[in-house]
Amino acid sequence: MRRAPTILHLDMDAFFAAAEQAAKPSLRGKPVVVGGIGGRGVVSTASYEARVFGVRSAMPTAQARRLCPNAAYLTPRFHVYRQVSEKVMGLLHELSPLVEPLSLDEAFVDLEAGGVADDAVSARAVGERLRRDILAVTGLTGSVGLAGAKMLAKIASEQAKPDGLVLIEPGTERELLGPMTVRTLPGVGPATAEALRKAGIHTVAETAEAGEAELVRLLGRAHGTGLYAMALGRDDRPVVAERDAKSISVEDTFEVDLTDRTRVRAEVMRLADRCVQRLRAAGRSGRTVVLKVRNYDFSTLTRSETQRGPTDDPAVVREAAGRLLDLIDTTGGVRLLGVGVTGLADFTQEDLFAQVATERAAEEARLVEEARAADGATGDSGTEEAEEAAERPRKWLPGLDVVHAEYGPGWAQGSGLGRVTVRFEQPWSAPGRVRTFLVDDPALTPGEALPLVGGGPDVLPVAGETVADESAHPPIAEEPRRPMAADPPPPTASAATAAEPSPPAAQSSGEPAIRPKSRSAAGRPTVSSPASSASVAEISSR
DNA sequence: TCTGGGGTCCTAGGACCC
DNA sequence: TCTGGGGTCCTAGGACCC
Repeated sequence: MRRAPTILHLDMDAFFAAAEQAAKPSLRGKPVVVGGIGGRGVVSTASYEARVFGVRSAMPTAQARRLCPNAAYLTPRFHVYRQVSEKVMGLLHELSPLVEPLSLDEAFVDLEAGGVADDAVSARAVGERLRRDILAVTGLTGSVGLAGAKMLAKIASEQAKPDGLVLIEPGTERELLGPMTVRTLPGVGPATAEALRKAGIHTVAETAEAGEAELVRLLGRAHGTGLYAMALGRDDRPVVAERDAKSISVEDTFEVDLTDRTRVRAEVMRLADRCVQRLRAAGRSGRTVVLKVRNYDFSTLTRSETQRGPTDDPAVVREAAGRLLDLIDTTGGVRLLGVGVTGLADFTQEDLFAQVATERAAEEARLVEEARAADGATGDSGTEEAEEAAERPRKWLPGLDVVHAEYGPGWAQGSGLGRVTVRFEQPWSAPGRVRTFLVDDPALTPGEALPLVGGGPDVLPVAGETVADESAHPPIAEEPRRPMAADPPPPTASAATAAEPSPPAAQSSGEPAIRPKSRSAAGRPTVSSPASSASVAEISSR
């Protein structure tokens, strides 16, 4: 606990939604919801206009649509948010070498370590200047909390929202925190709050009064002592820059529960490959492979297997995931599958079974491919994604950038019934018009995200592809009055069941050779689209 | 139309070792 | 030969965060 409020917490306001509003002039001042747009999606971020209707993060998107049917429902564009985030983090690094990012839109900064502030007056000045700089550089607003401890700085930024700054003067924290609900304290979620409520503890002051022993009894050693310290406003955790990831995982929720065991296996193999791609892109390898299965009833289980040494070999991860799947009964239907790797190391192992495993993986892939062909090849589980992508009809997910050969850059507002509506506007333009095209109109291609600020009419976006015969594909309609009906539901899994290939356990002996591995990223992981159906953006035309 | 995806940290039991 | 205690690793699950 410092005697000067030199720990800064920055939290961007409704970050994803605000970035979309900055990119799409027609959405400014309107309710915008960013998140999963499929049947099982949840809200990532709602704009403040949407929050008025009760829309919140983590809420099922279906529920949000009922509360706020006129909002724009957009799929996230993480590459855009990452670019903006890098600019913001750059500004923070100008203040101090000690910057601790918590997510794309949040970070702690140790102002004292940066030598930019050592009292309340200078800290406030730094915070206000930062907010101005962020707005100038990104076009977005962020809220700043300043205090003598991390926890308090975070609470302060929360109080400052939106577009504000709150400084907690050291010495005043207990008085300030006392009347607040325990949920204010970081680390107190629904379960902890309920346990405390049963003990008659509702506020921070009551938490402090309960005493450490009682809190430990209620919540366990670590949580109890931690919560007691927080309730007293004690928090000496340092700002820590650059923490190495401890696990890497990928998961997919399916639009329809998977029942066909062969399909389940094929999806696990895809996930294993995606996981390894991420692992390799990060220059890491890991020892423990984790398989995650969420059942039709939302019950979730994990199975893990630790290898003798760290690996980043796709065949090893595939085989481990396959063995773990063998341990699990999936007959009731599977809602989600995930594959992860933990026990990360900067070293990778030239392990002796890798070659054997590679051969076996090829065989497995062949079997899976066969099964999929027999299954009717529903389309999204392919290993030959590049080939399929070319043939697959385009899915114009709402919110994504497009370019039309004649009308220029815009974004997909929604699609269905073979049509896609596009709004033609740019971050610096006036709100644009909507036009409707056939989904396979060759004049329409995926576009690149435009910069939110610093761009302008003179900065011409690159379409990335040339389009033949511009005039041959006029829009088939303009400004439709009503959104179109939703896509048909995705095909259900086939009932066909193939005999399960059961790979022999790969076990052998021998000392693994260890070689150091470069941490430099080997390029971005390939983006593979999860099985989600396009749906209509319910945006009232204006 | 009920519940994403990517993480972190903690707990607890059993195996195993000294 | 009737019963210890501590430490570490592995596994599974759960709470929490954004």
